[in-house]
Amino acid sequence: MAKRSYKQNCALARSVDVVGERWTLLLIRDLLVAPRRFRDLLQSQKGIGTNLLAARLKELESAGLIERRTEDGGVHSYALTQSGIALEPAVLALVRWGLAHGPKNQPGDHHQDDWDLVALKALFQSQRAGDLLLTVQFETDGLTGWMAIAGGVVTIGLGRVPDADLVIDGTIGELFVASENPETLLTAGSPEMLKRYMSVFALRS
Amino acid sequence: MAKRSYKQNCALARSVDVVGERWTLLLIRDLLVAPRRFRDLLQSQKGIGTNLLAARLKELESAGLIERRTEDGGVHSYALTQSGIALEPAVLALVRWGLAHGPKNQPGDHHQDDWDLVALKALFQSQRAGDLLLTVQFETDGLTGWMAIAGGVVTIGLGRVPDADLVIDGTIGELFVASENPETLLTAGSPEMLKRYMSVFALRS
DNA sequence: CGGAATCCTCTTCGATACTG
DNA sequence: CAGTATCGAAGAGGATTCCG
Repeated sequence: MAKRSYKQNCALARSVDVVGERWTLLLIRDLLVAPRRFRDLLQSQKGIGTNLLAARLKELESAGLIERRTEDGGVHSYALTQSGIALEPAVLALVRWGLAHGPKNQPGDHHQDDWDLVALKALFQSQRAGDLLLTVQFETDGLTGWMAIAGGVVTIGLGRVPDADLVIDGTIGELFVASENPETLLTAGSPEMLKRYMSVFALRS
Repeated sequence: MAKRSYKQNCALARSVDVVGERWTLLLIRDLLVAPRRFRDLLQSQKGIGTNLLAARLKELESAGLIERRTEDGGVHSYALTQSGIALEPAVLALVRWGLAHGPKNQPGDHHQDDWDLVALKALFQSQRAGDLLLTVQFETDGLTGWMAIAGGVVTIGLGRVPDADLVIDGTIGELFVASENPETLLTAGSPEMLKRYMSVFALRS
């Protein structure tokens, strides 16, 4: 069965032919943070069903956006290829649109802290960072992840970095939205550095 | 019936809840060039079916991305709101991805020249334009449209502009891709100005 | 245990016919 | 011209089962 296509000779239509199906961009978002295993994705995308997840992963693999790796012990993990990573600007643009113009969050919605890592990256302003050079570690039940800023570029990931300049005992939401005194969340690093760090993002008013 | 949602508390998911359904982004693309009538969209999006087009337009209207205007004579037209226009960066990012990483164009695909206007805008490089100030008119069977560059910003539209600096008797594809001697397509304007114009875009190699 | 295949129900899509 | 109504086909969603 040939894949469904809009059959329009247009770059947008060809993009949407690949990433426009249900769940696809959300899978890309998860993989932009780190490689994932089948069960990670299944848990993140509540409601997808194993058959549909398997189908999407196969489509993305044959389209060359992800590759399936076999790790020690025979478990598989899925990681973005260069072509998949190249979707990041489009994903971040959609994140920014969602923050500024999208619908409001509904109370019962599922939430995963690592999604905020992507949202924060979308709000990063290179010109505000200047030559800022620092790494930040986030630590809570829902998230063990980091963000590094260097050369006007931001990088994110899961896990721990060795010598973080800031260690934050809280989520990104707690830090940027809910906290009046963000320095109280600091486990390591100075409040001044935290202030400088927070100044490089364009948070909505 | 409530609209289907991923129910994820994530800006990307909320964006995709609004614009992730089939045909939606392609409609936005068409409306980024100019307001359109029902029949225009129906013709552009081959295969959509009138019921689905009507449903999508209603969804987009109630999400606040487009508005339905009643023009003189009682005909309706659909135009993007500010919230809809704000999707342009995301659309252009997807266009760039499609050009660089998307699947190849298939021979039988439908093509519409005004789509190229959007693609060209996606390839515009503000820093290459500098203080360039000019308007370009495209004229062929399939397209009567224009592009203006001013202050490092590019604007596009359908129809005619009064005093174009360049008038090109051909499509964007003919000009940028298929022509060895692009100046032969000039109806008005100097070959030097055409060369300068073409230099502000990042065409793929 | 990780993931693929099966089955069944429900929703959405796509094409055509029809109506104000 | 701008939609609505209808209906068969395709896709999505959920549970369960199979397989290495």
